[in-house]
Amino acid sequence: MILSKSCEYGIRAAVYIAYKSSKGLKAGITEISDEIGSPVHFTGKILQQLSRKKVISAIKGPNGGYFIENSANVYLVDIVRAIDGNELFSACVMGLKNCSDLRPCPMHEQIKPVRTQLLIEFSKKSVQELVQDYEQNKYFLK
Amino acid sequence: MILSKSCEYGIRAAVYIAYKSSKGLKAGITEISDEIGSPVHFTGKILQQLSRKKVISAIKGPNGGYFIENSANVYLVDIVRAIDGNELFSACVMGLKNCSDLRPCPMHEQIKPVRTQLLIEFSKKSVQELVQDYEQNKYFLK
DNA sequence: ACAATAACGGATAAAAATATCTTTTATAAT
DNA sequence: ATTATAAAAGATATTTTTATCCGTTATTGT
Ligand code: FES
Ligand code: FES
Repeated sequence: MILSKSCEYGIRAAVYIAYKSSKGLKAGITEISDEIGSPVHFTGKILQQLSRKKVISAIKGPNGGYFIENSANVYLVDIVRAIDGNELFSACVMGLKNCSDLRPCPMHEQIKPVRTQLLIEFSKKSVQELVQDYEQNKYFLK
Repeated sequence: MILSKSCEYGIRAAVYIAYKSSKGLKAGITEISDEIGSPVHFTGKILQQLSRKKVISAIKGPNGGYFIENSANVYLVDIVRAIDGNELFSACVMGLKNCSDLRPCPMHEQIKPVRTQLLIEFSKKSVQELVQDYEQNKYFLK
């Protein structure tokens, strides 16, 4: 698997939250996990992480919930890094401790461009752009 | 992580086994895990899987061990599929059950070319070619 | 002030992946 | 035949990931 389950949920949640935010609404944990088809409490934990890292915003209490202020400036790579860290874009595909051009594994040269492309794709589109497509029913979140 | 630990060990082991085979020698579990820096018994389990799936060959008893008959016809994708299955090349990056152009997630179009490239890179070079580079000390296995 | 709401935080549980250990089976050499 | 060797197979243990539960804290509306 390319991304951890936590990260999958995190991205899907973020898109949904930004979707709600684009309508001026906040989204609660229950609603979110319902819409993206994820376990409620586990999703809560993930949203906590994203909130702590300022990828999304949270407000407690009545009328509270999650929202994304600046979805135009939030890219999927930010979510991936907040949850899974940067290993996906840097770690050796064959598990060697120090992946580098100086100490490459047999797949190093082959995998380098893939990782770069992966980073580019996760960095390319902002959450806002994804939401626009989502609003046009181009995408599914569950 | 792109590959599971099992798969990482599996690939590294296969390269080393093929390296030994190119010298007409067989490799034992202890030697292999020593050379690639992996836990002995766990490596044994992985080699069992590869053996059952005919990616590598095994012979029991004295002077037995693992070897690879046709390393020119074994590609890394075969090892990956034998251990991790095909999900890496087919599963939705955001965890949706049915990844397809008809029911895409927000990252579907972006990720498709990456997965294709990943498949190509894992399919491109045979284990034999990798061994040739390994013999020239171009690569490390631990 | 009080009650209701909703995220936060810590503790716990279940499942999956990783790792180890032991016994069995096949093979080879003597 | 007997013994030694090495992988296969099965059982068990540990660790990590995923998931759940519960009390706390912040905020809102009455
Ligand atoms: S050393 Fe393996 S990918 Fe760089
Ligand atoms: S639906 Fe997510 S990658 Fe295809």
